Amino acid sequence: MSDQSSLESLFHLVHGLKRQLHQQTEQLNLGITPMHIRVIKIIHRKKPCTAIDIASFLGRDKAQVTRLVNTLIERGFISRMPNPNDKRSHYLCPTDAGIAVIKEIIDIDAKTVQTMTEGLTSEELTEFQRISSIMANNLHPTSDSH
Amino acid sequence: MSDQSSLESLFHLVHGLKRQLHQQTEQLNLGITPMHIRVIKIIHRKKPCTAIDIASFLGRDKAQVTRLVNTLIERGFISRMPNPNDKRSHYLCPTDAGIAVIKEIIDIDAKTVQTMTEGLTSEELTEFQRISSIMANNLHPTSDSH
DNA sequence: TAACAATGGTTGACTTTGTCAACCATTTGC
DNA sequence: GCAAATGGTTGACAAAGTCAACCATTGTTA
Repeated sequence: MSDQSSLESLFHLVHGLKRQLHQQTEQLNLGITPMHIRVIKIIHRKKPCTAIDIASFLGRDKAQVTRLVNTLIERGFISRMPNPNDKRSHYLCPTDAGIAVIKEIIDIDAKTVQTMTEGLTSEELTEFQRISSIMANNLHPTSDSH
Repeated sequence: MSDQSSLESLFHLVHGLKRQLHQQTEQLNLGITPMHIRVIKIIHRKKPCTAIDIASFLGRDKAQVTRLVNTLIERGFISRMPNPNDKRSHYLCPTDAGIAVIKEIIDIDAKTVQTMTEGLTSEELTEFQRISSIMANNLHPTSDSH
């Protein structure tokens, strides 16, 4: 009685995953949404990081990114630094509070992956990663063509 | 320069997939959104189908389902039939117009899967499906526990 | 069988996510 | 030096999702 369509089953997986992460991160009582969390993680991983970097990584409108970044600044999790190469742009960096949050998020992520991948071998996992990155690339070629 | 986190790469895949489907279905000019399309597909596959069936399949609020169903009825793609077993409930059925739409959607889905899975063997695909259904189940156990 | 809990569904109010268009400031390319 | 492109902001809005209150019917059980 479960799935049927291969597309739907992928949607289900990701929906469940987002649910799980949301439930966990909500308990940190940070007053931010799942998208904010994704943005902090991106800022943490990519240094230096500008708003455009975030927008292009997420594949989303820069308007949305502006607003997500603004509330993260209001909440004191990140701050803006002048971008020495471009006066229109800023570098976004986690504050100390932000770094503390990131640690907790990484922990939650790890535990969620643990739960999700229970019973799977590391060979299966790398195979899964490999196939899904091929799929992602088929859908949204990442400039490695001509 | 692409991913980093295994979670993010899954999000990317599904985001790209949704994008692709949305782009294609938009060109049918049906005046409905991606979620409406998913609902029609569910109604098509599960007969008989009630609002609750849809809500539980999608894992979403019944309020949302009520509204999605309403606009599908307004647009003339589905209709309500009395549920002989329960006077509170209705069976939802595609109309002739709905059936025509479903055919086009199935076509788009197939082409999208084709694109997405290009260069992958059918063994890889079944393996991918197998692993992702294990993961989905780990996150959201489907009543097969105790 | 009357009372009560549970279920299917609807509505209102609201948050979150996402897009589009217009706009400003700066940078880049000719 | 000028036009086009780029980084970013703002306003307005559509789409997606949730919560709580509610109604009608169904199921349970004292």
